[in-house]
Amino acid sequence: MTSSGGARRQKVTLQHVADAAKVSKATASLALNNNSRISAPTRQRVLEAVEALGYVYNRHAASLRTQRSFTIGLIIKDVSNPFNAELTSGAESQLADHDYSLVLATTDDDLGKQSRMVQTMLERDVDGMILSPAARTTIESMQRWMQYCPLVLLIPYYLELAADCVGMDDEQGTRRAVEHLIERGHRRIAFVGGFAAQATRQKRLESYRDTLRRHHIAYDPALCIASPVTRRGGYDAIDQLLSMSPPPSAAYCYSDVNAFGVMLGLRAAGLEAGEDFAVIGFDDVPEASLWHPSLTTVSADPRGLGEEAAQLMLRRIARPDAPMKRVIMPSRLIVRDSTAALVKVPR
Amino acid sequence: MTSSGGARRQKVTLQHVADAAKVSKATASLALNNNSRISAPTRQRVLEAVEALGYVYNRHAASLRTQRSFTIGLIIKDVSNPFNAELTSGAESQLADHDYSLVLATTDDDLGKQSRMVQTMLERDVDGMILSPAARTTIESMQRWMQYCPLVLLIPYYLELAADCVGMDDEQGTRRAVEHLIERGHRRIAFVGGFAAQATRQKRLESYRDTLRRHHIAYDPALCIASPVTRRGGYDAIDQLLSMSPPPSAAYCYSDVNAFGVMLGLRAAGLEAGEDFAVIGFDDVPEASLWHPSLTTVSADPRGLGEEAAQLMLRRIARPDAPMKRVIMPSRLIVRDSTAALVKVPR
DNA sequence: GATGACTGTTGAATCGATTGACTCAGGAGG
DNA sequence: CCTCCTGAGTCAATCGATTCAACAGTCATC
Repeated sequence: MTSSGGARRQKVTLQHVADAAKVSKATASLALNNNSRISAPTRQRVLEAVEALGYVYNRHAASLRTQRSFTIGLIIKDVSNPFNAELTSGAESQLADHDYSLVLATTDDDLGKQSRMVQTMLERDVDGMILSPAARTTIESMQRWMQYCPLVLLIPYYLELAADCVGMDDEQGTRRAVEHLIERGHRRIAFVGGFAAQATRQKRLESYRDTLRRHHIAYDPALCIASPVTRRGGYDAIDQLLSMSPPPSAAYCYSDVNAFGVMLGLRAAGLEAGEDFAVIGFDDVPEASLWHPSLTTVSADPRGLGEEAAQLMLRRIARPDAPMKRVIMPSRLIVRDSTAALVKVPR
Repeated sequence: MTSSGGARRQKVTLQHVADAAKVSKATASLALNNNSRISAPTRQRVLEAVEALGYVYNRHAASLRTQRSFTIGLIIKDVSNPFNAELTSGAESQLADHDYSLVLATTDDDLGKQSRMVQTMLERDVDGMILSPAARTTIESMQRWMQYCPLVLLIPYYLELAADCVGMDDEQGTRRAVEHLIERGHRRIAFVGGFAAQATRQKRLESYRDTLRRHHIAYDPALCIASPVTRRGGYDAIDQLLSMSPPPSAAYCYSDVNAFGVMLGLRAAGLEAGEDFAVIGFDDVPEASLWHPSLTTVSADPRGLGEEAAQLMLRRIARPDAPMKRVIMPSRLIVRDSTAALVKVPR
């Protein structure tokens, strides 16, 4: 029956510290900010008083005055997805290293929730927002937000917007993956996962079609299956694909999780990825190398993406008028066992 | 070469809104807070002015005055781990529903980093902290932090501390898992994953030993392998275990990720989980049911844990003197294929 | 001995919203 | 007619740190 609160401490302010150190509030403030106008002994006295009184700096008061909050908002669709979890982790650690805090908000890819979240970020006077925009977010709304604070986009395809952005090289990654399959003899190559409204998927789909065209392979829309970015999504898609005639002999997947689902679906159908059917993923999540067979995939380094986004933001804050920067993280094709065999029945 | 910043908007304050609505600042404030002293038409005028001017509420100013920030700190070891990612997701969405924001900080299980993170949380004047304490965190330090704001612990084993807490029922979950293996005929049962300093692991290990004892099975410390909570950790552990003579015939794993590693290691050694060796995990992450063979595991509902922690915090804020509450989330054993077969060579 | 330069410190205004005390007009009651 | 309410608003102090302008000393320079 104890109260969990415990006795709340009487608040200690800078004034108390100043009194204890026998200086003015102004001096105490300057001392804490390592201002060179304050002499060493005085600074020392102030620091001792801070220690003795258990003073806790109040950032709200400081922010009010300085108009800087040392806070960055991260607005993504969903943290539970491992890609985003890694990205968040990268951004957080990078920001923490520079004394910034991360306020996290998720939108569930919903425009209404997104605008509420942006609103609370602005109310908290964040120094910047790192945003993975929900599907159908308009350029105008983002432009509006940028009037309040800098924006770093986690997608590199809004070129009309003068915002810093980071993203994968979807085009090159896709081309390499599809060409790898073509070299292995595949001609009917499925594209699995993601939804049409996702700009990243659009880019990859475009590059997929383009690569096929270059190699004189007809594009068959029936081979492109939209699905949630989950194992289940991949599992259901392969089920559908295998019932076609002729079925594809390979699948390029929107993400590794989809690819895992495809592999599980193949096994359920008595086929083995890498032998009877080729599978490529995208992301190179840690388990890709541990699966059996190991998964050929396009490496995406989500943590690096998060770190890069944080760095862009820090740079923008330091130099608000620097030219806009767009970082495309190179993608590498990691060839493993899931695309090992040459196609069995070349057509 | 465009500057990414765009023209920063001239700040609109409550005073501007008041002027535009031809009322005083006080009235504008009361109107926005839906205070009943303000008449409907006046409130309406204020809201119109807000809209027209694009006014953004400044929470720092409000927090300074009201001593409430509507911010909760979440301090965990690492977001990239899927369990924590789910937990974070649950906490965030629950808090967002109540207009609280989540400030995220990670400690990498390092005491120094943890205390710096706590410090910035206090400086931000959070209304509460949800903490998964780093290994070796002292009761005294947590007690100190509780003088500044309420604390909810993500571990239910610090009973000396009058803090609300949530956690899994590790004891019951472990007992059920181990008994399930014993019923299947196993006698040499390994315990895989986690490190000795983790209080949760200590609890599970204790319960594992206790269950063995009750069933008159000797405890063999060589069967308990500490390892990182990763697939790799499980993979390496099983490698070591299989080289023993006699080797164990089953493994109870600290977490699903460890269990997946164990299964991959078994396959690499030419054994199949569920047939030649039994594997049980803990957490029931989404992929547990999709693996092949599907994984028997103790269901842990990390998202539910995060939601519960958030709710405890909201309750504590609403009623600071409520009696301390300890929530143990029930754990269920989900029996799947990885423990299907009876033991092959009963000893 | 007046002037200037420099160092170290301080007073007071300021950031933007909240809120207890107060005003004021109009109506009810005596 | 006077008092007392009540409802609708307003005044001004306040939260806690920052920072500009001012100031008192000290020392060197002309």
